[in-house]
Amino acid sequence: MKTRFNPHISVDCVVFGFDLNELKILLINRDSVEDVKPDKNKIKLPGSLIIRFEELHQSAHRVLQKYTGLDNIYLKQFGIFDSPGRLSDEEDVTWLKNQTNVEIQRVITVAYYSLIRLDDSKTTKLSESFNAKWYSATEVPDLMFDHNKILEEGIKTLRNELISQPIGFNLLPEKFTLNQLQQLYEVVLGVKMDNRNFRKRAISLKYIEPLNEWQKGLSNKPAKLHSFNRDEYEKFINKNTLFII
Amino acid sequence: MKTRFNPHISVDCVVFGFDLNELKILLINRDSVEDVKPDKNKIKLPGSLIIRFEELHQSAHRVLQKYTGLDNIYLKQFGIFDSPGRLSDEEDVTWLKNQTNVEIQRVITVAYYSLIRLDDSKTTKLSESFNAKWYSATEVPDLMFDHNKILEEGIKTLRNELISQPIGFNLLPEKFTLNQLQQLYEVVLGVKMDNRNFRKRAISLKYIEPLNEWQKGLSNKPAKLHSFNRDEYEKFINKNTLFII
DNA sequence: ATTTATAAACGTAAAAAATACGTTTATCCT
DNA sequence: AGGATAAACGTATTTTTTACGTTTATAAAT
Repeated sequence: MKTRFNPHISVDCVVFGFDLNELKILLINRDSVEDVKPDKNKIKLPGSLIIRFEELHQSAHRVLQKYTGLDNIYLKQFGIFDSPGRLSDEEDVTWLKNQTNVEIQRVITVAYYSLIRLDDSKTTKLSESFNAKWYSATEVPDLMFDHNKILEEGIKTLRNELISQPIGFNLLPEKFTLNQLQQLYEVVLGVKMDNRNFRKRAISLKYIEPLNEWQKGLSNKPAKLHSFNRDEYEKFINKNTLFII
Repeated sequence: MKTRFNPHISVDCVVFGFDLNELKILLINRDSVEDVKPDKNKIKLPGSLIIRFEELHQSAHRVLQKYTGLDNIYLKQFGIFDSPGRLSDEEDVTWLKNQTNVEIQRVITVAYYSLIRLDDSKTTKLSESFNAKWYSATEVPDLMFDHNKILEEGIKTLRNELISQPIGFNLLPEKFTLNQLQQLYEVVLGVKMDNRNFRKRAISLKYIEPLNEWQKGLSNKPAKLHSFNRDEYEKFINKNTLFII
């Protein structure tokens, strides 16, 4: 049984979306299979076995393209899940075999997280034929395989990297307000921050660039828009090595 | 040709040693093979194909045990090297086949770095039958496969984690002096630091615990010994979330 | 017993960054 | 004109970081 898949290695993606209010996670409803008992979890992370000779990051991009229709989105490898018993559920393995037409023994999965700014257009573009849906990050159901564990690690990684790397901008519109930026930090980290001090810090950072543009069409004072300047960030990070012994 | 090895996945270890003066790296001289041309690199990172149903971290520990005789040393996964062409050198692949008795197609390797405090006893315990030797981190020869790249990534990772996590203590004796600690940072990061300010910062950290013991047998003023207190570190890190937008 | 070599230990003033905290301002809608 | 809504702003205090030279403890040599 020889297919285009490499039956030993897969990728799974923890896809984060942010709609300026809430952190969301993309999950796939498993295509219904005859022998699925009604009480079984049928929901999983987007993922795939890798294709022979495909690089892992290509596999991950392929998966994202398949479910979201999106190219060029932020993707970062964050872990490997390799427990020999991770595909213990026989029925799930059967499902996987049927899906891929490959004899499954041990599968090691490489986990990626990805970041998507959700505006209305993207929220609706999800591939419905694959039952891809956004879930609130705070209300995640039981998932197949070890996907709850992968998701949990993904969230930990997101939080760690959000406070040490300029990745948050991938979850915001290109032009964002300082309060939107603060909201992102508060939602993802689950904390409250002092608005005046947050603004002060943000304004002091050259790589958060104020534009001569303001929000429009609101029924209240419109906020100034800002954008992330990567060149300035590079300068900044080369001068500042933060440091804990 | 069925062996105990899983021929699709390997581990490679970047093993760092610190002797209070210099950062060292453990490399293996490839066992001489008949058909190796004299100008060929025969040096590589310690590594191995994984054994069927072995967890990856077990594989890495097995490799370290094999070459250093050491158990219980700090090991951390830091990357995956998956380029389909990474085993391009035919001769090297032949060598690998001979070593493992496994037909080699595409091999993905999972990279670990590990930290070893070098005192005289450990420096001499290296498994000589496998030609394991310590090299200065600043004078690394050309290595097989993509091992120079893996090593380079390993050093980057070490530097990043040294300034954000309490891993340096794995490279120092259990009881160390503040100047030894400073030396570690200076050597690994390649920078000079102000001694008075370094001491002040170190002394202010509760998790760097001063002992009532001093160095002995020196011909100069003996330094106070300190040890790392993990419990205090956990308290510290739970209170202090350092933060860059 | 004194000197010498070596590395450890120490303190302070100035600058920069972080924190705590309430009021005013711009826009749209009625 | 008034009301609702969210944006924008400043200052005093505390904490942290930085820059910078001298004294002290030990063993070895004389």
